[in-house]
This record gives sequence, C-alpha cells and structure tokens, in this order.
Amino acid sequence: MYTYTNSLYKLIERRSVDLVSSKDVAKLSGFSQATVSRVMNSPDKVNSKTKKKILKTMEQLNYQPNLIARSLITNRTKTIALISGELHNAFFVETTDSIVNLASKYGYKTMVYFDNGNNAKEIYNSVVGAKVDGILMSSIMLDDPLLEEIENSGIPYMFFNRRPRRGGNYVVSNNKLAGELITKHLIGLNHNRIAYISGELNISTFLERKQGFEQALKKGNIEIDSSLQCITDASTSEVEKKTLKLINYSNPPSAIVYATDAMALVGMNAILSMGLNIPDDISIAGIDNNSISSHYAIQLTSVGNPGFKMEELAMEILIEVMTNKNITRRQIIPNPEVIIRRTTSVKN
Amino acid sequence: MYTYTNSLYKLIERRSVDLVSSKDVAKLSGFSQATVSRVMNSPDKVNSKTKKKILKTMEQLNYQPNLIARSLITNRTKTIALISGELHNAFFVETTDSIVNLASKYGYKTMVYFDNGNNAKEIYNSVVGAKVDGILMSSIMLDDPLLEEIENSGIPYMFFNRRPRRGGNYVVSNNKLAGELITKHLIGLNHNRIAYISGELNISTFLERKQGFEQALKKGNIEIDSSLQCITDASTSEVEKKTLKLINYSNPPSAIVYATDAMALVGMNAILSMGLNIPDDISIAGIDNNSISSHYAIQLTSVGNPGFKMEELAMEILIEVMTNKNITRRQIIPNPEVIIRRTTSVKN
DNA sequence: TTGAAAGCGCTAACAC
DNA sequence: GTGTTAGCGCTTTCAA
Repeated sequence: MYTYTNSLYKLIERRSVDLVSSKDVAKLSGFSQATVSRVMNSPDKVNSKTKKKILKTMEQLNYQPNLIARSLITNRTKTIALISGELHNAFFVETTDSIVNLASKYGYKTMVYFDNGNNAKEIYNSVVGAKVDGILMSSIMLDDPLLEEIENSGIPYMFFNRRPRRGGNYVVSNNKLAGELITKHLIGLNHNRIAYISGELNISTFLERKQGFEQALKKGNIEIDSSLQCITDASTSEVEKKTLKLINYSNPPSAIVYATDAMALVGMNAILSMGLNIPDDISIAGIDNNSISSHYAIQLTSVGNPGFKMEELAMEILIEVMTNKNITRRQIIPNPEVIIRRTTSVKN
Repeated sequence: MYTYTNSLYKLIERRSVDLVSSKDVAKLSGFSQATVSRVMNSPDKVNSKTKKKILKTMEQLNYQPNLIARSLITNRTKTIALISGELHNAFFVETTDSIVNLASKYGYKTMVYFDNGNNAKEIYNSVVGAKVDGILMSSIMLDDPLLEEIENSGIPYMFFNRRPRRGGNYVVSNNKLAGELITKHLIGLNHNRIAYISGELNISTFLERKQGFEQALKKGNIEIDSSLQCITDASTSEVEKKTLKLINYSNPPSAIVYATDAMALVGMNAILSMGLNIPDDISIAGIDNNSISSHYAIQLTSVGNPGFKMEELAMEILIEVMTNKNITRRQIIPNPEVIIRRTTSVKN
C-alpha cells in the first residue's frame, strides 16, 4: 500500500513531458495492461468493480491514451483530411467550418490542407503518410492524375464542389444548370450583351458553369461574343483587370456574370471604385451564394442550394463509407436555384 | 534474381490497402530495415551506391513511410494543433489561412479545431492524445483553467489574439489602445453619445477594448452612460438585437463602436435594413480590420495592424520553441492604428 | 558502412 | 473476467 501511494505521488507530480501510459495505470491499479485497454475499448467485458478502480486510477494520473500507439495497431486514426481551396474564397470558409465541426461531432479530428493550385501531390503524400481514415477534397481537377492514385489507395474519400471528368465519388452542384439559370435571369431582364468571367477551365465548376452560360445564350438566340468571355486565374488582381477591361470597351456589356461569388465580390469592388453604379450602370451576378452575398451592403444576385450543404452531405457519406466498408460509387448532383438580390436589374 | 522480380511484381501489384513497409523495401533491395531507415533520416551516413539502390526500390514500390509508426518512436508528429475561434468571424478566416499555410511551409501538418465557447477542454484532450508538437490557440479565456494544464503539459504553445489574465505566451494586439483609438476618432468627429457593443468580458479582447473605450470617454470628458453599453454573446442575432435597441432609443447614440469588425458587419446589416444611412444617420466602427472591411461596398472604419500578422509571428515563435527547447516567456503586444473609411463622419 | 535486436504504447488473440 | 504474449512499422543503440 505504501509503495503504491509513493509511486502514485511520483506519477502525479511528474509533468506530461514523460507521460502516463496504460502500463502505469495497470501497475498502480493492480490489473494488467490488457484490462486497462478493455476499460477503454470494450468496457462491458470487464467487471464493474474493476472498471471503477481503473477509471479512478486513470483520473488520478490524468491518463490520456496515446492515440499514436493505438493507431499503429488498429490502423485507424480517427482523423480525416480536408483538402480545400484557399479561404480567400468565402465558399471554402463555410465548407471548412462545416466539415471540421461535423467531423468533430462524429469523433474525428481534421487535418486541414489548402491547395494553392500546385501542391496537390505534395499534400496527397502527406495525407497518405498520416494514415487518415478518409479524405474530403474539393480541389480536384478535371483530368487530375491524383484520381487514380486516390482510387487505388483504398482510402475512403469524397470530392465536393469539384469533380473529375470521369468517375470518382462526389457531391457537386449542377453547375451547368447554375450557369444557365443565372444567364437566363439576365436575359429575362433584357440584357443581350452579357460578359462572363471565369476561372481556368481545367476545373469542373468553371467548365460546367461556362457551358451553362453558353447554353442559355444559345437558347436566348444571343450570339456568343468571345470578346465578352474572360478565362483567367481566379486571383484578385486578374479579376479586377478583366472587369476593368470589359467596362472600358466602347460598347461595354450591360451585365457581367462571374463564375463565383468570390470573383463577383472582387468585380463589384472594381466597378464601384470606378464610380459606376450597380445595377443602374451595370448588372453583376455570381454563383455559390456565399453568406456575405446576402449582406445588405452587398446584395449580390447569385445561384445556390439554399437549405442544403453539399460538404455536409459529402461528409455524411464519407462517414458511412469509413464505417461500412462496402464502397459503392456515389455521385450526387443537386440542382441549384437563382437567388435574386439587388445587383441585377432590367437593362435600361 | 528471379525471386526478387517475382516478389517485386507482387508488391507493385497490390494496392495500398496493405501498404508497403520499410521491411519490404529492405527485403527487396537486399539491405536491412535499419539501412532503409538511415536513407531517410541520415542519408549521409550511408554508402551512396546503397542509397541509390534503396531509393530506387522505394520508388518502385511507391513506398511512403508510416508516419504513425515513426511518431511512436520519435515522439514527434510534425503536426501542430490550431485551436481557433469559429470562421463566422472573418478574423479567424485570415488567421487560419495564414497558419495552415505557414505550418505547411515549415513541414508541419495542421490539425484544426474550432472552439464554439464550450468545447475547449474536450478539444484540449484530443490535442494531447494526438501528440501534436505544438499548439497555436486563440480561444483562451481570461481565467481559463486550461492555462495551467497547457503550461504543465510541456507542449510548446502560443496564444494569439486573446491572452489569459496572467502569464502565458502570446502575441496579441494592444486591445486597450485599439478601443481607445477608435473612440478618440469618434470623439474627434464631435460624437458624444457613443454606444459600445461588446462580447463577453471573460475574454481579453473584449475586456481590454472596452477599457480602452471607457478611457477615451474619460479623457474626452464624456460621462459613461451604461445604457449605451451592451455586453452580449457575439452571435448574429444578439448583435442585431442590441443594435436595434440602441437605434430605437428616443435619444439614440450618434455612433456605435463594435468590439469586432465581424460584429460591426452584423450591425451594419441591421442598420441598413432599417432604412438608415451610414454614416449620415449614424456612424459605426469596428476593430480587427478584416479584409472584407476594405471592400468598397462596406468601407468600415476599423482598427488594425496593417502589414503585420500576429498569427504569423505567433507561428514563427512556436516553430522556434518547438525546435530549440529553451522556452522563455514570450509576450508580444504590437500597437494598432485606426484605419478611417466611410462609416464614420462628423456628427451633424 | 551495415545489421541485429530492442522497444515506443497500445491492442488483440489466446489461454486460463 | 483477466493475464500473458506477440506485434503494429518504425528508429536507434550496440556490435561487427
């Protein structure tokens, strides 16, 4: 008894630098390490008195199981990787928030990576080494070589927002429809010189939204004018530049569709800074329906899936795939709708 | 030779589900596991021919070291934990982005947690179990019991944005000065009924900013009117409610200082929705200088540290602490400045 | 310069 | 219901 008290004292005293292990708990409680393990993993298989004693000892020692050691043997880390677009785009702010919180709700930690457009492979290697239980990824390109690697790795995954050209598991909005709807909205307001500013077309969202844009023009019998289409990287400076270019045409467009709300926000800033009025001088619209877009000072007309978060559905599915191993192909494409606000009006 | 080719074939064929280990690399290359390990950890200690062979084998097998196993023995995970406020506050969007990217630049992965105000202890336990190499944390309360635990844990850490009442390592803005400066700015515009909407005062930023507010009033010989001070949780609905309450006074304030830009944005939305004009009817200002605040459609007067990112400095220091173990107390408090935009004007 | 062997802290058969 | 033992995939002495 004395010895126990003595070593207990020592164990409590020492700082976590040299941490308490299940061996310590075992020794001090008088049971084996296996039983200590059972208390954590199959508590119903251990005598309730024993359990009580061990739990008390754990508390006394402030024992925290070493998850690294546990993972090495279980081959599960209770961690998911989120490979996201950068937070400069408010869309990813909302998805990151949702995903981390939802993961946590399900008992998963989240390793977050931001893909800046040319570090995907590096990120992927890190993710593989980290032995995450699943991957949630937005930043997949249309013909991304990573797709095959991920598929072959056997690691459960879901894409959201973007998808590869063929195959893969994902939840993405019907982006072609999104592009079509917003353009149709503008055509309905009598606009016929409608410009379009897009990110690079090796990304599904950008390609498909533009396809929708063109489809709407075609249906509206408006000729496609390539001088009104700008494909650019989605950076602030480029979007600004393209916006100013369009505005300064001798025959400028009466409306601009931006491929994302984030880009529209940049465009709006540029247009207002020029002293122009939105929508009196020019209508603008985005796609994604970021939450800032509904702010009274912004009031950006957009396209979105209100009441539905694709990243959350993707996460729910991922959880299911991680627990039940029967992985069937999952491809979900909800239809979005236009949210009309104050940045679009009838062409005057 | 034949045997090697044969087993190589088998190893290449199999999917990563049962992954290649350093043992496989060893067997196939004809060296020991120890030497394979050396190739990764002290390559200069291994013969260059041997090294070349082993590296080639690694590539053939697409070997990725199991970081979990490595961590178990090295006791380092090359992972930091970011315990952040939620992304609803744009301030944390920018810090999260910076931190994850900077960590990655230094070769660290980032486990991200969002503290919603009552899961800090739970998060902390997860962090301890995950054996992260360091913690970057914004969501510390003034008298947080976690401080002692973190200090005792021996895990390198830095707070940013918020700090505990006493002790701790942190980089935080001079928040009292921030509150004082913005209030002085308004007093300089002849405002003398200035309202203040703050988050809970158990958080250093809120307490100190309010102290600065009061100090400025005192210096300006303006009596403190408690009916113009609202302490609330920082949620959207509460900030809205308080804003409307103030506006509907028979003798409303001519200016409102919000403790954060995020709160000011909510207030702005409420005020504009009422049909009032900013700043003609009422001036408003925030603190933090979020990037959205400089948007032309927002133009929020704020207080910030332009050209300086406290989270980045905190991260740099953390890296240093994690590598050189001589942990000295670090408390850094840069002075902010007012950024005047269009939401504040002379009282009419 | 390389290999053999021990062990990080945990879990999971298997035995009792 | 509990203990003994082996081993997850690495790194790291210690010998050779």
